[in-house]
Amino acid sequence: MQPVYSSRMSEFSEEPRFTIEQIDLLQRLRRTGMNKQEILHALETLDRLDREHGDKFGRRTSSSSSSSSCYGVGGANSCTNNSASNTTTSFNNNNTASATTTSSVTCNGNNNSGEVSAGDHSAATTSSTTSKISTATQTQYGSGGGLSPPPTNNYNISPPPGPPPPSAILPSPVSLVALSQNGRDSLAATPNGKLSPPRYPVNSAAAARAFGFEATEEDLDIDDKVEELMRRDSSMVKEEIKAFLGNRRISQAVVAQVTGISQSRISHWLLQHGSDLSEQKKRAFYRWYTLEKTTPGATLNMRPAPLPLEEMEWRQTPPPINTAPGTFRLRRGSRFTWRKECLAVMESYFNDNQYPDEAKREEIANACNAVIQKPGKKLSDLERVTSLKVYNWFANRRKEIKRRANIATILESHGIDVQSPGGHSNSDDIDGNDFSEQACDLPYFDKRPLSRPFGLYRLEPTSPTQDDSAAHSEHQDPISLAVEMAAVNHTILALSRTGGVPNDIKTESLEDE
Amino acid sequence: MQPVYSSRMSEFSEEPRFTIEQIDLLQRLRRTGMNKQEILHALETLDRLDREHGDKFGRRTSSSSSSSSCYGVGGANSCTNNSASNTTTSFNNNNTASATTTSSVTCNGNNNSGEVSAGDHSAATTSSTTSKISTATQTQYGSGGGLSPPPTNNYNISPPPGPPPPSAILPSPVSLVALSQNGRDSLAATPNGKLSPPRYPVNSAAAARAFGFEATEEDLDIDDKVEELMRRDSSMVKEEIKAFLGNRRISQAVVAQVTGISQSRISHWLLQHGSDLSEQKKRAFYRWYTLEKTTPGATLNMRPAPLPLEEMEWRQTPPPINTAPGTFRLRRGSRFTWRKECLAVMESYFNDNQYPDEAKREEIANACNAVIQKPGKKLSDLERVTSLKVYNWFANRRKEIKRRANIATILESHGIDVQSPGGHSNSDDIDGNDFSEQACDLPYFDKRPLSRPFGLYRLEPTSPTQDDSAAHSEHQDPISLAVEMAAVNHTILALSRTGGVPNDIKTESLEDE
DNA sequence: CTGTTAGGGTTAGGGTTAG
DNA sequence: TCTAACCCTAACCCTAACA
Repeated sequence: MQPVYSSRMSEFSEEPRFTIEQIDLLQRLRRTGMNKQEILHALETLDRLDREHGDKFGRRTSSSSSSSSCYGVGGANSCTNNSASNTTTSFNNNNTASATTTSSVTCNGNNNSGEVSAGDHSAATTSSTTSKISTATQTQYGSGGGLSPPPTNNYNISPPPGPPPPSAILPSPVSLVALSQNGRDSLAATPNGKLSPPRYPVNSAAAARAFGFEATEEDLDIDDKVEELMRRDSSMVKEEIKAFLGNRRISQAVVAQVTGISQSRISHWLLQHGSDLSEQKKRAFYRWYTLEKTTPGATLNMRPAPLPLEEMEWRQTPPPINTAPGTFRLRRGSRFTWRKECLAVMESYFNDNQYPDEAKREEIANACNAVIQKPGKKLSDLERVTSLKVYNWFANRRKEIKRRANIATILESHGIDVQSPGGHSNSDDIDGNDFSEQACDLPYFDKRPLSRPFGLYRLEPTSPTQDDSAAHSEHQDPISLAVEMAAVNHTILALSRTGGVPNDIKTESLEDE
Repeated sequence: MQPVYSSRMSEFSEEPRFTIEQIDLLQRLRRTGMNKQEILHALETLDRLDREHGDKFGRRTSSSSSSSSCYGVGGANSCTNNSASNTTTSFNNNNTASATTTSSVTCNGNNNSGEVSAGDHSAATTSSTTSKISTATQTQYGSGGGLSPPPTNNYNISPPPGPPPPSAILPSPVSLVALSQNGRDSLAATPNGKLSPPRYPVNSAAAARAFGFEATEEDLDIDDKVEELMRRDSSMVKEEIKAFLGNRRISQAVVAQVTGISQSRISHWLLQHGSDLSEQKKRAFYRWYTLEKTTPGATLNMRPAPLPLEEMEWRQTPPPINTAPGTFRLRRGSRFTWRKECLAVMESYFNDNQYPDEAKREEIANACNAVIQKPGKKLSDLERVTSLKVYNWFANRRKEIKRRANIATILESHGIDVQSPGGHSNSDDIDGNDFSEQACDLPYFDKRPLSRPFGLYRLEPTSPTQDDSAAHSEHQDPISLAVEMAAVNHTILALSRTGGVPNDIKTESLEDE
């Protein structure tokens, strides 16, 4: 060691402080062989591009770019003066954050714009505007087309037709079909939880249609069969149908669409919960069932009365995302990521109420947008927080919390002590419901990165740091709870890993034994 | 094609070509919220450090650093002064801060020279003297001397706010953290952000630097602590550190950067897999740990000697790795590696559909197994391709392609043509969304230049050619084609890798070679 | 009933860990 | 260094419960 370091020697400059990650990135950059000029140049270019193209890429960059933006660009270097730099500092940001946190964030202000902008593509954009009304949630999708069926499908593109792949060789090519039948069971094999994909999107549309057509003459038969079903014991039939739906992985929603009976009603009926269906509806249901059973893809063509054509079209064009380009809402595009500022806002709302209604969600969304909104530019569709996003976040958050709590319970029952040091609180009751409030606030315990083994270290309550007093947090000891949970997570994780649970813990138990 | 860049630097318009990796790093940097000035400043600092301390960092780089030095480069340099400004950032802690200094980055001298050399980066030619020595460890960051309390950090790098958040003010480092965060995060909350999502939140920077050497008086303490750690049971310490990293969400990559130890090495060591670290490295690591632990957040000092062994045992308990069942849980044993033949098969399926369902994956796995199966023996669990492996491969592949496509898009929009012959650009939809389903068939060129995102170029089967390597292919033909392609890809890949000069690659033809 | 939505599942994008 | 394997979690699907 070189003693000298002279410590502080001049401490080198001072430097603005950078985070480790930043330094890491810089080092990596340098290792690629770029020199300062090049880096600078590249940065300018990127900034420029952001400006020019509305940062598609920059996605979340926002801040950054902005700051830098330097207009000067051209010559490059803008930098020279740092003045800029100072400025940077100034930026607002923070405030926002803080403010928000506090509470109420009502915000309001701006957002409105949101909608407007949407205009562009918006079209489809589902979210936004529509939401106005309560509907928002998932349903909305439906809105688009009307049908829900397969929107999703876009995915599979791969048609049933032969496996194009050259490889063909496989001994058992066919399997596909077979599988479909069982749907997931067969797949069960999957080791990892993650993957099991099975839900079958209802059919491959194409295929279905293909043979689906001529139902004509068959009709007669169908009527007969329907009558027969009407005569049979209702509960038996229900069971049969439930099994059928299950095997074919046909969702009640689809059936609802086609038969004109609401999904809720179908659910109730199948579960024998409520009253029986009216003769008419029952007959319609049976008719659908009969048809679908004999002619697999039939359903799709069916369309009772409700919607007319659209479906067809839709269906035919699977790939094309029906929605406008702008809407990529479908899950396959780039993924939205919550900004910290927004999370802070949401967090506070969450602590207050885990179940915001549409109006509240809208409010929250606006609050978030206000926080992240940059003066000059407007938020891209991808960045804009919508009530749907808020809804999803709340839902996911609730689930996450619950999941963790369940795990803790399990561990505990196993005698694993998850406990928290601090002791108080034991999570106890977990279960469910809510422990809401506070629980959550926690900073959300971590996700444990650590991968591996070791597990539980118990961490002191302290960990979380300071406590923060600051934080809005709350009164109680949210933290301790968080700590506990974190410990639990680690434990579980370790357990599962070592223990070999196949994969994830996810829900389930892990028994270790 | 490659004109020379060298000389021309100015070309802004032209832009030197950057590799995708470089652009990617830059983007990530920007996302951390750094602006140009800051980046520049940081670069200079790093360079300076390299010179002063020998490049510790540079280590691996070999060449790269070269550039460094001086830079003045083109006008740019600017920086010089700014430091001051940046300083602002500093806040608190100060001690360090005071220093300030500006640093003018020294260097300089030659700027011009900079140019030249830079120009070609190529090689690092020069590599600058800097690195020369190797002194100690990581000092680098230390530079800052300071500490960065960084408020910034809080943000983890993230996005928005400016980097140097103004918040400054806070007296105690800790609190800082808290505040900024809003509390929540501090713990682990994790909001996530894209960037580093959860990952480490914070402070680290400070620490980083800090531990750099000059910690003045603290040094003593630190040294003592380090020595103590050296004396303690290694596995205990490892567990402690792992827990620490996990709680603070500090990634190994970051630690690697800072300590100069490769991430892989760190991983191995922490997991007790390989041999022990060299005395020097271990000391460096402990030093970092000690500093990070004490300085930064101070918040919670975790308990010094946390882990008891139980855990260890515990973890060991389930010794039985059930790997047995085959396949799953590979992570523990030796690592699976895709065979060329399999890659060829997968490639073709990938071109057809990037999102195979479980059934399809099973089919693919079977196809692969059929190809690699040797008559006499049967595949070991490790060799056998499973649907899970296929799943992972597809997922990783999609991500890789997307990443490259985004970058390519950027470049392209900028006019930088990344190449690709086909030319037509329609960049169009960029966004990513989906690359249109299958449309994309990108042949995958791997790493390299790939350009157009969604390209539509299909590669002919023909291309392949040469390669011999492919040879194996073999038995059947259906595949052979695929195999060949794969081989070609690999060849190219290898080629580019090795050969690849960082820079230039970019453009080039890819096509077939 | 009929529109909402809680909650249990999945898929897949973005990132990290470790062989 | 490269990359298989995994984590985390946004965004959906689906069933069922409510109001």
